[in-house]
Amino acid sequence: MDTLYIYNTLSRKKEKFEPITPGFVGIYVCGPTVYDHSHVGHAKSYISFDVIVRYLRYLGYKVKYVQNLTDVGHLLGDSEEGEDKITKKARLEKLEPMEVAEFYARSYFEDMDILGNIRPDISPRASGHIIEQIDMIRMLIDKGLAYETGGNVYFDVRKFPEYGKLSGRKIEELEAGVRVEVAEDKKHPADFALWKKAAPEHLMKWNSPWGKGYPGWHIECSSMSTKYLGETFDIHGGGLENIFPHHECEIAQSEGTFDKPFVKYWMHNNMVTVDSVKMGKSLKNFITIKDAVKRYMPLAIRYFILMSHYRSSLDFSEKALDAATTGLKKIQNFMVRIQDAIASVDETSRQPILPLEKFENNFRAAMNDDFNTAQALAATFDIISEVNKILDDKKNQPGKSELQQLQGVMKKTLGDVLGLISREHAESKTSGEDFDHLMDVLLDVRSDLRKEKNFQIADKIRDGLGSIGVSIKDTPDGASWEKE
RNA sequence: GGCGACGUACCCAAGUGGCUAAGGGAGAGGUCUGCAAAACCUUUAUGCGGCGGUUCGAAUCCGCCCGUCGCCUCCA
Repeated sequence: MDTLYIYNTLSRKKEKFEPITPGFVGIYVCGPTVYDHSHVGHAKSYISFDVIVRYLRYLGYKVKYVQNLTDVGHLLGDSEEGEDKITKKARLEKLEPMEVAEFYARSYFEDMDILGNIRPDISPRASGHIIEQIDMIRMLIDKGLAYETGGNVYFDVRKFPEYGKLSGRKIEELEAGVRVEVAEDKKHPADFALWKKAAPEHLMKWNSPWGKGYPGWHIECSSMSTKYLGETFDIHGGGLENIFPHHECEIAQSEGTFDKPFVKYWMHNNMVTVDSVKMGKSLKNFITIKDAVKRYMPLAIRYFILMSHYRSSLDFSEKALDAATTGLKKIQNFMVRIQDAIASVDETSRQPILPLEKFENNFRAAMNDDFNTAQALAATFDIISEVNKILDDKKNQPGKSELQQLQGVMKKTLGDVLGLISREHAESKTSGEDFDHLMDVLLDVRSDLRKEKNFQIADKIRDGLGSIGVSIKDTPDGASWEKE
């Protein structure tokens, strides 16, 4: 098995990846708060981790991928009495809070599906794990790491000396420059809520040993990740804005509860920017995935995101997406060309002439270096160029079996790992046998017309097909077609 | 104020001590072609924000400066 290196936020270094249990990987990624449609920024995060999971599977690991859905809502703004996000949305839309959460959870899955992400193995909802969260809070209180005061429960950061080890912050320094009004019932300004007392008008609330309330901002991830992956697991991922306070607090809660390391490798993706400023809800500079896919091919968005490293920020622009679209088409054209070549080449045992091994080595080397998808794509374009060159040179053609081998390699790397080959391009371009036969007849007629130099009618057929999304390419070996 | 990043060609973006600084897009010229598309060939950074330093050797390490951004409040 190859040696994989992963950048660990905890050590701020690339580390050799060695799972806790050989052959198995447990990974938890912070999922969305389902109160609005996802935007391109979310796409970067979830596509990055999707590819990470896919690559781990490609390497042969049995991966359990857990990603939560936050559907209990959390405080808005700095007021203690503030409505939570989901309740606010529910009021604005005149819906049950759970209806809002359900609607946007479905929207989220739709978006991820269309972008080609494989669904997590478990998508636990915070609302379905209130009991587990209460249990964990109770343990923290019993161990003296948390305290209850008037229906609120806070984590006592001074009881957890390692608080700050992920984000490099120090408890003493957190006091200075805090932008938020400090709740008066906290023992220390940096103490964070495990359980919040609900105001009477608060809609999402549950019974607990401390009265009616709702869980704090960070406890769901601690309890759900450890429930499904164990008290120590391999990888925890999320956006880098979650390093502090979210992940720092998760560590405090989990390690405080179980007295053992929480996570071996912390991974954080960088953000999508627009004119170099973070794409986000508050700035209103976001574009939803639903809007983006109306404009660009979903896989072009995926390709755009994979063109940069997951730890780099990526600037969103029309120009960049147009470039990505053209780049993706180059890949798709190539897959069609291989398919056509396989169909037309006779079976002969020829010497292998395609640089397959070199490509797979380069691809793996790139991915093994902290999932460098940009470099993996560069390796992909190298082989595309080389193979195109070989196919252009009619004197020395690869045999059928080698072409099939090439197709297999591309499906594994570009397809299974990067998720950039749509089903049509993976198998064949067909969308049904009837359609194929129809196209055969049509192209045969058009070929006759061209032989008779009746270009006017021939072009009319091509234009007509083009308008319904079928593009025709005339090659020396006959016409080839492709459905968008 | 504290913590942390980043600045590579017209655009996007890899590369973090040593062959001629990946790859994609765009532009220009060419091959092929009825045209179109695709593909191929040639071409576009003696230089990687600036100035010093370390080194036989730096885009890559160190220092200072300039610029941009993120986190410190829910946030992918």
